[in-house]
Amino acid sequence: MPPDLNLRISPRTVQQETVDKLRQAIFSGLFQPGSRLVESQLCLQLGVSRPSLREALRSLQAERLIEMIPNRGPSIPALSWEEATAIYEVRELLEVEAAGRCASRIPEQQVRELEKSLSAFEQAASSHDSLAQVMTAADFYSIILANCGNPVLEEVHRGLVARISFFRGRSMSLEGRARSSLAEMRDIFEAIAAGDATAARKAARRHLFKAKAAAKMSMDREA
Amino acid sequence: MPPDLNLRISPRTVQQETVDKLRQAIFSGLFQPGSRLVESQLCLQLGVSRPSLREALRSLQAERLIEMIPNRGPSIPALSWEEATAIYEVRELLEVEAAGRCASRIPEQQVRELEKSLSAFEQAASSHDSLAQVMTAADFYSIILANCGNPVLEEVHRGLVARISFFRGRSMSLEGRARSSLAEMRDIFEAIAAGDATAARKAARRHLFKAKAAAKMSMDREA
DNA sequence: TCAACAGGATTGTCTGACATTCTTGCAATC
DNA sequence: GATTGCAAGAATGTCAGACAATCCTGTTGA
Repeated sequence: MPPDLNLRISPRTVQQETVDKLRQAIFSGLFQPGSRLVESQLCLQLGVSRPSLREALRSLQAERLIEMIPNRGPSIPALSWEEATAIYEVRELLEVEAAGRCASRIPEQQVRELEKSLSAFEQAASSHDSLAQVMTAADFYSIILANCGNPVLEEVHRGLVARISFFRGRSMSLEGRARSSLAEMRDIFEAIAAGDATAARKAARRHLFKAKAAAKMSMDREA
Repeated sequence: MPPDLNLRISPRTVQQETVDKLRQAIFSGLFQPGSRLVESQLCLQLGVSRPSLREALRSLQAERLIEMIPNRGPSIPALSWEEATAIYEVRELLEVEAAGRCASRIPEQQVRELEKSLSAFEQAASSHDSLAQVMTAADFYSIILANCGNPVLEEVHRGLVARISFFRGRSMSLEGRARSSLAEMRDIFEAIAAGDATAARKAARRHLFKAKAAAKMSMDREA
């Protein structure tokens, strides 16, 4: 028997469901940044008791998806551009490394998966559904991260991306951003498929640089 | 008035105290890796109610300092060497970057603080108090991370270091490790004080490489 | 020897309660 | 008119107690 085969079935608990539902709600932009979350309302909407809800909120707080100020309760953090920049910088560090590692170790079968997700993004890019664009782009990246050979790298990256999910929809809806994004992602894919780690790193860096610029542009326009 | 001056006083809540106490207990090695934490016992020991304790546990779970399996409750994760390696790798990525940035932007006053903490480590290294060694070494690094100009980098790094705190005491108590650690840290300090980012990165990389090797050695000996 | 089972221990979850703190609107004062 | 002070209402922080579902363990029976 494989030694570390984890067959434990995990019954889904109320708290897990609650965390997932809330996380999804945050990603989809249901709550405005800066808005406060009232516990009693959330209890009613989610159909859970206050202790269960509060446990879920603590989890999200530790993930930095919500803020909790004593005696003021939970709220959606309004990310400043400085904070977003800090996140983009660390994300670049991780993503570039992941792309490089991925290029030299990804199995053939996963390359095909990556190609499939690139096609999915291509299709989304030609539509005007910016939510679908964000989702498929996220899929593309999660395949790269899943094949970088370091689960911690993947996990930290996921946490960071979650925190800037608000920006991604914005910048993707900029005129022409989806198309140029597609070109950049195709470069990354080509490099990984060719097993060229150096090129993959370079392409990932360029992509992130442009994504950051697009995010800044969309933010400035907003303000 | 400075725009982002955060004057809000934060009353310490029971949940914060609980998280801090538990975190400290984990760091100091009070709980054996793999051991289970029984809620009712912790409630008695900490003097808090079960809902408050469970909120605190959820926070620690999200930080990966404890594991929670449904219907089995919380436990201290027993880190495998593979997981530890993954953490060390990401830590290297972050730490090297931080050292480089720090070298080119740290203010003079903080250089003196860094020097002070290096002296503190020197003193601890000449003793045989491995806990003091770990603490002072952590201080040294936290000054570097605090001056790298990226709070997210600092925050992610802190989370990772916390997860391998168990190893640090071990490896530091290896014969001669503290002394060679001191030499490596002095190299980092010299490079930062001289404002040489390239040298700082190289020194940080070398230090982490050796720390990882020491951790592996101490683990192998244990097993 | 091994499988089934019963009992206790532990967790997951809820209800209800109350003190403390924050918010907000209104009145009073300068 | 602007500011201060205050009081009511809302929301949070925290606790106690309860009960069902699940896990663990030792015993019984084949």
